Amino acid sequence: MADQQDDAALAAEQPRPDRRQALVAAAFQRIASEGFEGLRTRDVAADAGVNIATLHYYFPTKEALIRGVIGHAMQRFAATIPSQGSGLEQLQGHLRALSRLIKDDQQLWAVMGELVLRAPRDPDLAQTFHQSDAFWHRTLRDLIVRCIMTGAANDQLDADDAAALAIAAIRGLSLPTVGGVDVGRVNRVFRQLERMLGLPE
Amino acid sequence: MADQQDDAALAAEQPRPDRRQALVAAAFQRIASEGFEGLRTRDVAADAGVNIATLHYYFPTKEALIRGVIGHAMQRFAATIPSQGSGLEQLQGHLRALSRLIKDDQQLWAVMGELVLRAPRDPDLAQTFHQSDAFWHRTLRDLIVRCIMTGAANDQLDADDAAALAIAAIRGLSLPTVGGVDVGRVNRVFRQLERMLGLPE
Amino acid sequence: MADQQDDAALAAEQPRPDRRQALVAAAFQRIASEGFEGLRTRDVAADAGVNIATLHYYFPTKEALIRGVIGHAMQRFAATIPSQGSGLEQLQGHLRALSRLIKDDQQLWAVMGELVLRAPRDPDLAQTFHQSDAFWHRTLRDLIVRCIMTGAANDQLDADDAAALAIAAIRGLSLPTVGGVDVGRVNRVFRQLERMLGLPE
Amino acid sequence: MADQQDDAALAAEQPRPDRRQALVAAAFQRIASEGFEGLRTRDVAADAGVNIATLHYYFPTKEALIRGVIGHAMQRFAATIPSQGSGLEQLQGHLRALSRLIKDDQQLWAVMGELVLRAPRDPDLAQTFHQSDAFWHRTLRDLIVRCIMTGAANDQLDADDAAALAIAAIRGLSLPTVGGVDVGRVNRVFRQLERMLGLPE
DNA sequence: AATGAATGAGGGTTCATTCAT
DNA sequence: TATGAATGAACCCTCATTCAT
Repeated sequence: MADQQDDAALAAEQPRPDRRQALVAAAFQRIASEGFEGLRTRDVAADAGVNIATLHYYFPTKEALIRGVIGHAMQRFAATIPSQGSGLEQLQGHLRALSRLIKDDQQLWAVMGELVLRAPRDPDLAQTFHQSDAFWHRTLRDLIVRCIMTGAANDQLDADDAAALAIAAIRGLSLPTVGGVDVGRVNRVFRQLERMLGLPE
Repeated sequence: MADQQDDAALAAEQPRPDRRQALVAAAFQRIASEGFEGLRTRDVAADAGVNIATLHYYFPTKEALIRGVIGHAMQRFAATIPSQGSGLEQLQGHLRALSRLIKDDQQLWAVMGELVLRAPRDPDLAQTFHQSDAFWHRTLRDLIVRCIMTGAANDQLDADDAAALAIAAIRGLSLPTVGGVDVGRVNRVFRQLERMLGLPE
Repeated sequence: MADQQDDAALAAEQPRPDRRQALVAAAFQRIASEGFEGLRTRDVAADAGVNIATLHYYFPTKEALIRGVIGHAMQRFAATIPSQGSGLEQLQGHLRALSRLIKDDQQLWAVMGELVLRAPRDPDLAQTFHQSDAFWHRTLRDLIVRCIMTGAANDQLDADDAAALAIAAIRGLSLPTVGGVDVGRVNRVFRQLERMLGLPE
Repeated sequence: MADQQDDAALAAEQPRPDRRQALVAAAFQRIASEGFEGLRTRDVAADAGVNIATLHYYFPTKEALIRGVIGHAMQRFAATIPSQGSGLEQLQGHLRALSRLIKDDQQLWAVMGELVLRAPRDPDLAQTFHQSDAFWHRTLRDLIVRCIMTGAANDQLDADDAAALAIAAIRGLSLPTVGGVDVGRVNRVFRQLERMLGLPE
């Protein structure tokens, strides 16, 4: 019932089927493929290979399960922001990590899209997004400023405006698309973004 | 509930109160505020002031009603693409129309967001978006090319890449946000977009 | 949806199967035989010959259905208090009506018992019982006083005490018993009650 | 949840904390406050401070637990019937013990009420009540007869009828009421009962 | 053209009970 | 002796849809 991260860490390789995590993963995939509109606790339980009552043993309500999914998604996203290296390295690292994530992990973006749409109706989630967005904007802007100061970026830029455009573009790219990501389009956008920032190739 | 004879008598000459349109409008607003997740045919019927059975008289299924909403939304969106004037005028006109639309008509964007997320699970809708996107991309690219050729835009640009970035950014901006649109952010993004394109202020 | 008494009155002999009433009747019988503990909306719907969703069409919640049953039971009980005739006639009439009701309509008493037990957990019901009890006590006491004044009852009685005892005894008799009412016991109690009051046989 | 080794060590010599009794006591109180309708084994286990599985170790089924409660309640009730002294002393003693019990131990009466209502659906319980009632009636009748014979009671009485009325009245009084027992009412009823029997004050 | 009444197929949640430890 | 985990069977309620009128 308490923090199972520790247990998992101690026990190394899947000591027992961690139901909690399995349920969150199943819900995550269901949301990615069917949306919140199509999220059924019975399906999640079935996907995780447990009885529906077991789901409620770990998550008292559907809402609680959704909270679990939100935490999971946010955590994955936060991992794309690097924290070491020069400004240029960090900026390029961040953009490339995002580019790869968009191409590799469509499920994550599908879920993030669903979360964004849900936010206006979910105060907690709205708060989470608000903070996460503000932090992302500040981080990006500061990286751009550092690049400008070291001559690694176009010194005509307004760092705030550029950060806003980059974030909007990445948000737009991350929206789920039919038949898989259009890799060409993703590359185009990131290429144009780097060019706009004046980063070295 | 009462006196419908009278109403009918009075309205005899009128072109008939278009229930269809009223129902689509009601569904549109419901989707904007509650999302597809919270769309209930009964609510739509109630908002339109008709019995639930009447809704099914005009739209045999919930899906049919949703088709109606999709058509309505797409039509409103298409109206932002201008078709007359010089390349620069059209490009600036388009961008400004979008900027205004995002700030003025949040409902439309909320619905568009819901539609985008729905597309992967709705082949028809996916097709619609695919065509609309391709058309939008071509239009934007051609306008940029014309601006470059008339010296009104930065001649270093790859028109395809720039169009892709612009579209992605607008898509990203259009996602619904909590507590209303952040006007400053929208302005920042469009300003940076115009600057990137090298358009005169 | 509005008052159906009028409709029924106008249409005389069961013009159409009054679902509302049928559902209340079915719930009443279920409570009588299974208690609140065993009251299942599905059973009630089945007994009334309708789908479970139809039950919820008439009574939005189980609680609403229970309110309907309470109203029904209270109404039946109130009918035992006569309102015309001399004090002695009314008092004897009341006691005999109760005696007959206890012997004839065990279901009513089973339901009343369930309601009494439910009252401490249902403020509305508690209020209803409180008023009904106070009214019953006053009515009975006044009847006894009138009988004493006309020489029809034992003039040594404290009317309040006698009314309290009568009510308690009737309450006790009304508790459901196994294998049908013990008619001998009921007769004994009413006989002793009349004797105590000093009423002529 | 922790340190049960220690507790066990400390309690080694003790006659063992009787879980059985604790569980019955907890169930008794739950039934008194929530009724059978609201009786949940999990709540009982929680109140007794044990795991739900532990409850089932002592009582294989909910029914078994309920049997335990029935035994407990019946035992408490039987204790009000005195067995020594003159007829008058015993009769008065019994009535006064009941009067006090009703006023002091509302929980017992709440549970008895629930049991009475349950009896028609529980053959065992019905049998128990049947025997208990018959015994009570005989005891009371015999006491009344002895009082009449010693001149301590009204010699016009039919002892059987009087006993039946007394039992019915006490049953009626014992039904749970809202906002606590109405002491005035209880006193009134017992006073009138003694007066009817012609007992000396 | 419009509606009140009715329904089948679930949807989330609860609960007594079981079982490996 | 005691428990955390797991479950099957229900339970109340919802919702898109249908049909007689």
